[in-house]
Amino acid sequence: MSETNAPKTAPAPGPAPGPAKRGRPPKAKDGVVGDTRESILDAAEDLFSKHGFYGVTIREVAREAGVDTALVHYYFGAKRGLFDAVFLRRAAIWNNERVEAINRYAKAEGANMTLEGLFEAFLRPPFQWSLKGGPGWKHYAALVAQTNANPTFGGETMARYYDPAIRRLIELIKQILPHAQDVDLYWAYHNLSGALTLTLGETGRLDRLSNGLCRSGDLETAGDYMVRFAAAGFRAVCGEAPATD
Amino acid sequence: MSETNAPKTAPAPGPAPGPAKRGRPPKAKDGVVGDTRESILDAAEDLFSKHGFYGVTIREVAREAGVDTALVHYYFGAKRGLFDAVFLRRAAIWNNERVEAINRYAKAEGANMTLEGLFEAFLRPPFQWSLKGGPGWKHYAALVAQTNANPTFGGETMARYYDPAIRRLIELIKQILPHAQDVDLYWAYHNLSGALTLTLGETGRLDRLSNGLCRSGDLETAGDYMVRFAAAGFRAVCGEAPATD
DNA sequence: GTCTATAAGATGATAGAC
DNA sequence: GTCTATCATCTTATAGAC
Repeated sequence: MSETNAPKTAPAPGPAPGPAKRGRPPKAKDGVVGDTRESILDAAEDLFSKHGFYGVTIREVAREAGVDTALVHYYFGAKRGLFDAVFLRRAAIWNNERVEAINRYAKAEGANMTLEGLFEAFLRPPFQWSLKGGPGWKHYAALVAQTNANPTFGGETMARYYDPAIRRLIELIKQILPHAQDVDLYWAYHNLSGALTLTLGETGRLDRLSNGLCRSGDLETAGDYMVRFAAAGFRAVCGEAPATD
Repeated sequence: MSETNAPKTAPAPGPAPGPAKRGRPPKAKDGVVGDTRESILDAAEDLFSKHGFYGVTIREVAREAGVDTALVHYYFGAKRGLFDAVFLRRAAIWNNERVEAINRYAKAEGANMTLEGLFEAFLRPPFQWSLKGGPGWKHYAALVAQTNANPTFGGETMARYYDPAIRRLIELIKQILPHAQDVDLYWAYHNLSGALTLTLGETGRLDRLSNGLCRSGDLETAGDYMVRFAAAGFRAVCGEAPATD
């Protein structure tokens, strides 16, 4: 699929049309159309994804957004409120789309579902958003990746918004692998989750390790490999009786 | 292996005997024997692994180490110097052990090497250190995990110290999968690396997702699953001609 | 909604006594 | 090696004018 533009299972995601906003859109810095509020979120999203919560100051956010620091507090209260707002802004659409994609796939294929097809449906939306949703989505993907890897931060938030989609995925995997045990499925998913997280971060380490042979930003290819790798991994781990316990 | 105490391929790692220190060991806070320098590193390692570089202040490090803030600067200069010192302290032993483990395995098995055996040798040392090397090693494992997931931090350092071991691993995989192409191997490793990183972080997300069925801290089990998952994944991805390019 | 001004405190780092 | 004292700066956050 690396060379094709249209995803097979997920509808081509692009920049969201956005929910109909009420009232007049206030002017932004460069004459760019957009809420002040949104431009603050954009700036914060960018910076948080690169330096983490503590590595970003309100002043930096305000400067990058082209607004006054007081405005950041006006809209979001304390710094943590800003972070949460950034995190939540795209969480619903991100996960709704994944759930819809796998449900659509399950409905279309029924008993003919394959792990490859299911993972394709589940993984492609975030990759497509990161690739074609504009810089904000790429920053957001990196932020999710970093938050997922962090022990203290966003634990509850991640679970609240992201776990339901994962639970639905595991339900559908059970239909494909009826004899799989829950422990095996969760541990297998854990392996997939790590791969997904590292990929969305686009840290560039793979580029260096492979001497440029692979590019972290090539999410199409990353997705192709991940689908096949994970499908085989799930089969190996959930196939027969577990080795432990 | 979850129930056995002795690792199969790696020598049982425990708290390092430590290189012979010259001079008298200065007293520490609670009468505990240990360098002031080391106790600063221990405190910093703990805090950095939980809150990241910017989330930790020199004052907090000094307080947890039971020393004065000025001493932190005396030993490590700027804050970044402290972070690097923490990171480097265990990097060599960590990677040397992995390389020795896979080399030993290759020498013992020769043409009979399996992916499972090789990954077992490669993955078990860090898991064993994290489990039985004392709290410092657990903190360090989490720090490595977090650093690996971070785009801006420790990129060069990670590559400098950790890539050689990975390159050696890939060399040996090539002996098992002679027809595998480099691109495939690197992307496959990327999937394994993500799983490893997420596991070492012990974020607790899996616990919540699985309603307590799986525990993040159960690195024995995590390793068992990872070995099988990754071996199958590599075979699937490196088996025949790649689907892309 | 947006700005100025500023409070109130924390931060990294250093100089210098002992 | 270890401590006290301190600097210069940056931090989040708010009050209040417009």
